[in-house]
Amino acid sequence: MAGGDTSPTRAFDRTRHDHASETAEDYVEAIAEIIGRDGVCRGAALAKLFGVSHVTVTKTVNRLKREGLAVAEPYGPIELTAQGKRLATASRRRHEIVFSFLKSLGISDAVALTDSEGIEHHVSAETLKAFRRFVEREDRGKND
Amino acid sequence: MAGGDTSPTRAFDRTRHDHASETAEDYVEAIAEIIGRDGVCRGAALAKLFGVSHVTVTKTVNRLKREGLAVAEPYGPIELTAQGKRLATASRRRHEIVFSFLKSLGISDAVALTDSEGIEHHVSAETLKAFRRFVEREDRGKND
DNA sequence: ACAAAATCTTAGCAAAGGTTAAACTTGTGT
DNA sequence: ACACAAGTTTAACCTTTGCTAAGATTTTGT
Ligand SMILES: [Mn+2]
Ligand SMILES: [Mn+2]
Ligand SMILES: [Mn+2]
Ligand SMILES: [Mn+2]
Repeated sequence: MAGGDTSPTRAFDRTRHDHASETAEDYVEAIAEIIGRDGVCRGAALAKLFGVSHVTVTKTVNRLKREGLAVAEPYGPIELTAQGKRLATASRRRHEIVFSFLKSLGISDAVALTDSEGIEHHVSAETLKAFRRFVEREDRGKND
Repeated sequence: MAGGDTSPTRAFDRTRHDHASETAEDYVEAIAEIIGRDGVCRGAALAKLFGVSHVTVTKTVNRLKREGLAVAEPYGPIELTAQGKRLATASRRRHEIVFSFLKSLGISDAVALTDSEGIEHHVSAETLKAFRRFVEREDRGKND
């Protein structure tokens, strides 16, 4: 086996795994958000949001289609499959918890926005639960 | 410009930037650690630690050399430049703070090890400071 | 000394995620 | 109708990070 259960090797493996899912998570989250806001999601809106070229978006969306997360007809708007919607919802929830957690710690809005965008993908279920409970406790404490 | 100061676009940009530095940070941290433990650092030790092939290590170390972080003669052990040592020290400190922070939150050793390996690269100076202060306060609280 | 083991390099391949340039489709306005 | 603008696709290329297979070097053991 490649290292024991709690070995550093396993940690690097998990981080690589997280990065492999990261783009898909950010894209489905963004697609759901744009559809909610604008009614439809065009590739150009994703390119603007992520700050990449529209060609990069086309290729990444093709990968999402291949993986069964998105559907789109040629030159048509991008939609999510049931699986894509589930991933989008889970990703958005996790992202919101990480953001709220950083805010509860006293981090500024701008930095919490930035840091949570990267951190969200590396937070395990155990850590997410701890974050959520911390936010809840802080919120309760602020009730006068 | 590509989005205002606190726009989501800027957050995605920062995350991509973090990922570009990530491998270098993990490698110099590992090289310093292995030298401290074994006296010298061979590529094979890095391959074992990261759980990748020795060929991947050779190529990544070549990039570190190109970037002025590491030096090594052909078939020789890997060493760090002054710049590499500085990056290693800064990375280790940041990593330790993130790990301790997760531990202070009540996360188990195994999960704190895993999650901190990915999270460390996305923690800004402001967030790192908040993490450090949280750990210090918790430590003080535990003194009976 | 020298065979075996360990380590390292090189060559060649793939996937992900970036780019620009050029062509194609679609919708809008007059 | 039809030109123009917006949006999309395709082609061709790059870097990083991974792999296997094959060969080169260095260290170790007898
Ligand atoms: Mn993200
Ligand atoms: Mn990451
Ligand atoms: Mn590290
Ligand atoms: Mn790391």
